Amino acid sequence: MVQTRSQKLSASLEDYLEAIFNLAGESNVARSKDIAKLLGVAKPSVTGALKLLAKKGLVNYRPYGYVTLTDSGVAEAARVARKHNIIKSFFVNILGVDAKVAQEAACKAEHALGPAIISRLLDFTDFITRTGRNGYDVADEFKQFRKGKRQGGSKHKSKQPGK
Amino acid sequence: MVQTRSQKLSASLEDYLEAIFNLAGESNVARSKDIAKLLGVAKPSVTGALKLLAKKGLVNYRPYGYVTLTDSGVAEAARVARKHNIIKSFFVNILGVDAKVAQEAACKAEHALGPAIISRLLDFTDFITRTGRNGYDVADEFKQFRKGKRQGGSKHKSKQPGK
DNA sequence: TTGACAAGTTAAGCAATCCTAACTATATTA
DNA sequence: TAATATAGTTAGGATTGCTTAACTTGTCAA
Repeated sequence: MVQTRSQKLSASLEDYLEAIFNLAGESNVARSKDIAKLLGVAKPSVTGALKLLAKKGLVNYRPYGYVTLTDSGVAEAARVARKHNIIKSFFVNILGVDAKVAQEAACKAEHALGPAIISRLLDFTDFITRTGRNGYDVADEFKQFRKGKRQGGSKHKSKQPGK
Repeated sequence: MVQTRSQKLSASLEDYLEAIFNLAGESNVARSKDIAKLLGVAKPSVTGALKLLAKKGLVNYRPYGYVTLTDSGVAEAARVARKHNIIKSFFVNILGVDAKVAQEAACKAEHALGPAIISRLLDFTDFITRTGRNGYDVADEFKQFRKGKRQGGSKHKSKQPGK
């Protein structure tokens, strides 16, 4: 009896689902070994998680077989991955955070931020990106602001060294 | 033997520490009952957490006594609270999120975001706030952008109804 | 075809965090 | 000052998520 949307997933199970989603790619199948490696856990942890996800109707699991996502598993994973990308994009494109740092932070933050925040974060990044193409690039101005700040300057608007 | 900075605190222990910090306020003391209420846990959970925090040298704990933070407890709690406020401020002042939603999201996100992100988030909120006072208010423009979007408009810059 | 190696599973257990029920200490008030 | 209500603790247990060690399965090359 494959129940199709039992409850909210735990952060951990969301991570497994997202990992399968990302590993599967075109081939549509993921291997236990790779999931373990990607998430930095031991193999038996993956087996356990797969059984839970299967019970929730999110993955097709057969012992010793390949792992694939069900339709609702894909939907759920895509939802998580979308959150991840929105957060990461904000970190990288607006805040100017290093891609690797942004990636890791997004992995954690994606479990903490609800729809209200995510929706606004997406719109905001979008908004800043658009206006950037129309002349006033907030992200770039912010970068200059940071740079000035690092050099002990306090004025930001002026380009000559402080004072 | 009060070890003064044993390790990274778990998200849960950070929550307890922050709760004590917020409850203590001027009086400097917090009561177990209030911690439990604030965090939505049962009283024995608080007792357990206090023992752990005491072992780490972060709170002064005596059975049936009042709870106070040690110096390093205050420092650590302030660090967590600062994160919280930076995140919340960004949500409220830049993204325009409802204060209550922002409060709850910040509670979760504060455990997920490291120093690199936090530092930039603080600077960014600061930057936007400053430039807002100098004429171009990004936060306000974004609010208009959202409003326009909600009404199905696609242009944002123009104030007349779409098309 | 078989045997060896890699992949996956099972079993057992540990740590963190929470809970309820029952008990003890403190403080208030009559 | 003694009874009682409130606060706090202890004991015991559930859940989640992870681990290692040992076992099973499957595949590929000799």
